[in-house]
Amino acid sequence: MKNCKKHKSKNISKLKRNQLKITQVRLALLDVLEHAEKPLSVKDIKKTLGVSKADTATIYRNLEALKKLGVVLQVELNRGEAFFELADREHHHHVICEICGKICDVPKFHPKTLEENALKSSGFARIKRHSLEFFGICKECENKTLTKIK
Amino acid sequence: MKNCKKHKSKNISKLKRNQLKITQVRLALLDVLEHAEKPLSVKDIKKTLGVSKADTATIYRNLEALKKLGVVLQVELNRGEAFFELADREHHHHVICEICGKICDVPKFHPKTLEENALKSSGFARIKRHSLEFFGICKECENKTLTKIK
DNA sequence: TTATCTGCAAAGTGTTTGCAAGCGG
DNA sequence: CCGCTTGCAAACACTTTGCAGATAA
Repeated sequence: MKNCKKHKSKNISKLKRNQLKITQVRLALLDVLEHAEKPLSVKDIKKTLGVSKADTATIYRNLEALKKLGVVLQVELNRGEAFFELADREHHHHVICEICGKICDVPKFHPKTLEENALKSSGFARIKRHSLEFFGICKECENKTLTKIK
Repeated sequence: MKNCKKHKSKNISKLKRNQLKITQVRLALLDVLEHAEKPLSVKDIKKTLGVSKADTATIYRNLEALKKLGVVLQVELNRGEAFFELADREHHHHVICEICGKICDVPKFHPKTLEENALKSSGFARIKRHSLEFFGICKECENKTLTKIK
């Protein structure tokens, strides 16, 4: 419910623009992600798809494609499997229960006391730790990329 | 080189205190981690162990044990495998190159401009994104734990 | 000695890939 | 109709587990 129809059609246009076909599976996938309240694992997605079920391999392939288009984000939640959510949402973070795996959004990042903020917005009993990782391109790779003939 | 002998003996005492035996593998493992400049994967560890090589299963079992003691931290770096580092270091974060996987520490967390700080301290060409996840116990699980007979 | 630890092999889980048939544009 | 997509099965990579022999205390 977090994403309105506008986002949906925007994402579909993006597919078209990149010569990706509008298939049943892709529509269903976008639909599932659009109605998700939290990042979904591939298992979650399959469960939600239910009747209109798609093959695991197909789901992975499509998630990969959508990632490349910037439609989907992959979130690492420390539990051995990948989680996915739509990219067209305000940048936010998550709180994960170490026991049951419950996931809550932390809608807005308030830089003062990181964990305190997460605690309040999630309503968790306590926050034990957080992990903050940055991803980018190091100088060596940047240079290699620049000198590469394209 | 980041950890002095004091830390080493402290960690060994912790093993003893928890009735874990001081074995060849455990000493070697601590040694490897103590000399690491960045979080290590199990592959890294095996490579570094070299001659005094230990079985993969043993390494995993020991890392798990050391995690439970709070001697080792597991870091999720978005690359499908787990990375480990000693816990007795100042809390810090990492920057990972999306192309070559190079890992740099971000020694101190400066809350103002997250990525800017990471950029400076790592010397990367650019930071494209970061992920911040919180881990804790949700209220439901906290309650279940409290009511559990111990 | 004895409970813990280790190595080996086998199984588990999540993810990726090759290929022929199916479908969108 | 052509080429991208899909489903299926097999392959992969990382991690976990069972068990018998080895080892620390």
